[in-house]
Amino acid sequence: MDNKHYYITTPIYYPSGKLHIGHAYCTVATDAMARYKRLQGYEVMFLTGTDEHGQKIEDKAKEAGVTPQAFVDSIVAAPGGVLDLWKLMNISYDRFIRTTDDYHVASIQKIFKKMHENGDIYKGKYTGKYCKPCESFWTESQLVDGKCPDCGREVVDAEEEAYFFRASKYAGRVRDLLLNTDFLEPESRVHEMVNNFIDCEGGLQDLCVSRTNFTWGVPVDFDPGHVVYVWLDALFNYMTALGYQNDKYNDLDKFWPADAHFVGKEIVRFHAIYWPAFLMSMDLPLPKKVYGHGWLNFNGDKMSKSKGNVVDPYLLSERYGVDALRFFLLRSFPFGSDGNFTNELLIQTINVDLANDLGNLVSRTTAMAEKYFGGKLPAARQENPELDGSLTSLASGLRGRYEEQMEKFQFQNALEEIFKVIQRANKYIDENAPWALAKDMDANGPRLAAVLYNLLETVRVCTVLLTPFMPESCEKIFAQIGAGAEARTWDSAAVWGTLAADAAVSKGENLFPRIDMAKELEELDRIQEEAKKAALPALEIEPLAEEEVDFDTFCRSDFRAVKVKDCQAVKKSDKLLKFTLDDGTGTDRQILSGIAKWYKPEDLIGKTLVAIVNLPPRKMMGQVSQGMLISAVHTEQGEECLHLLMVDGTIPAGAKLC
RNA sequence: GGCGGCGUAGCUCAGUUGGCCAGAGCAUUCGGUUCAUACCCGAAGUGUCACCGGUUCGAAUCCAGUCGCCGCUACCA
Repeated sequence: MDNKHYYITTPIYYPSGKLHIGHAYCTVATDAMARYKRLQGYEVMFLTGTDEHGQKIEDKAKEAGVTPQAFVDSIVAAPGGVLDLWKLMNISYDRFIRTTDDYHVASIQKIFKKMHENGDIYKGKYTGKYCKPCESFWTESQLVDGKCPDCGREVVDAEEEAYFFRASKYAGRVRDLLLNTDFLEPESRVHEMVNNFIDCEGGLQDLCVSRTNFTWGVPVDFDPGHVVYVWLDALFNYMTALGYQNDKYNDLDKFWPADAHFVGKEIVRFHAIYWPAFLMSMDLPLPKKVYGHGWLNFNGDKMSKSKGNVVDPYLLSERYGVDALRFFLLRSFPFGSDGNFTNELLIQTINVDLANDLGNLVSRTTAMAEKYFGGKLPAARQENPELDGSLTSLASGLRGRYEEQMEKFQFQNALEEIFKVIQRANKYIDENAPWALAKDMDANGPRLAAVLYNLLETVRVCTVLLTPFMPESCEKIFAQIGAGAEARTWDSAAVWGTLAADAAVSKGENLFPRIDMAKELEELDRIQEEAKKAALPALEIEPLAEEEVDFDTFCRSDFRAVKVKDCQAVKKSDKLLKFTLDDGTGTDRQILSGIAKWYKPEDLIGKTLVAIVNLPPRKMMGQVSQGMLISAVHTEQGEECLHLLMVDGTIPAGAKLC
């Protein structure tokens, strides 16, 4: 077994702001997996890090009035930053990569050059929308109402030189990888990827891998002005961190290809399509698995900063303990699908599983060992296969059932198996009523000793397997039941009777205090309400346009008062409303407008609005729109607000505005 | 609009390739116990397994359609 190596990674997180519970979720899962593999005897490389380049960081830094490097340093390395969070959460990463690390930057430059030399990176034109005053390129989807998202001014079609990666060349091989192997899991993601990006119209598009409109990135050393764009820089971290194209490390042979990349579902596309394509281009082995985990929602809603419902892992760790939080995250949600985080579920899980079942089991078992035998069981033990068999066989087979689930990354099922055994142990106490046996120690002493030993063994086996999830608490349990090093190993978890017969048992403090649900929920609501208020930005309006428009141009725009004859939501569109309007000509005019978020169709019928009517007709969702309705827009507390311009109903349809 | 998924007890969800009277946890009610963190153990349930057809000896499980929800993607002059 010379290849007992295991390489697992989290994504490198984007430090444009504080990390939240979603990041912690993925990282805790990766940590549990890494610890599990170490327990099994693997030499593990657990990599995490931060993806520190890009325009957003550059912008944020400018806003804060610091250099981009100082900005990311403040989020990653400063007190309360990413490194602190992982320390607090007991994340056992072996290596932490920052894409601004010198060795990584140099490696990326070499990789870029090689791909350029082998013809997979070529110079082309990047077409997009350009805002002259801002000197910024935007994609269609970045525009706000068709205008520059920064300054709100008009943008023009433009193109700039950019380097492209010839992803199209590898479309077939990537398609095969996705459809015919279990490279990407869960499987539900496979069709999304293939249908949307490979088998789509035009096939897999080449990927833009350089930009010239910002500078905070890895410079393309043979073409000044270009910086490497995001994904090529970010994805190769998984290899540069092992020493690929650099001398900083030398672990490539040992750990590449990676055993598993854990990623959030939002970046599955890049890990499942472009990452393999990059590696194919460089003729490198592919990672064995990309696993796209789900997202945590909060009370059924997506977490977002503007909603102010982002859950803070610092706060929860502090209140309930790191292990309780780690346990909760992996116990409550299936790893492959979205989960709904609620404070109630958190507290309930802690109370039921940790306090009532596990904590109480440890507590009552150690208490009885102390009370009846002074903390040391006698050598004479009287087993009773009929009474003990059910518990001991269940506990003995636990490791196998656990391993099966862990190998599939089904953490919640692995934990479920453990808790079935814990519940069986609690029942075993009732069945054997040690307190009744204790009434006649002369007659029942050996039987009582056997009952308590079986309980301690059950606790020990469970604790070994819980170690990857709750390292600190398990340490405490081991100490309480007197488990030595030999009784804490992976092998020992499958061998009944490993705990020394004369182990020194001592009841310690409560491991997981019970939480008063009603009181705590109230307190959390109060705290989260405060955080929400603090996060609300003030009222914002778009800056005024600086560019002048000449009078003639303005006059060519034909604004008219129009009356709403009918208004309906467009089927299957969450944004569009379809208006049938009287514009005074006697012929109905149909206009589609993306304002469903703000208005109910029935409330608008009969209103007099303002529209520009001489725009070229445009099709949306299969329907023709002949013009645009005029609205007033602004942003309030981070939320976009829109008001249709409504005018006096006595104004006749078709009246011209000038 | 394209592609994919889901709709099972009050709540959160399991239900592999169709087959014993459809399950778990929480919550509820009742009973037991006292070693233990007012904890543990046992019992009782409630369900047209979204709706409507079809295939089958037999379907929550397969097929067609309807409704609702969600994801990815596009659109939002």
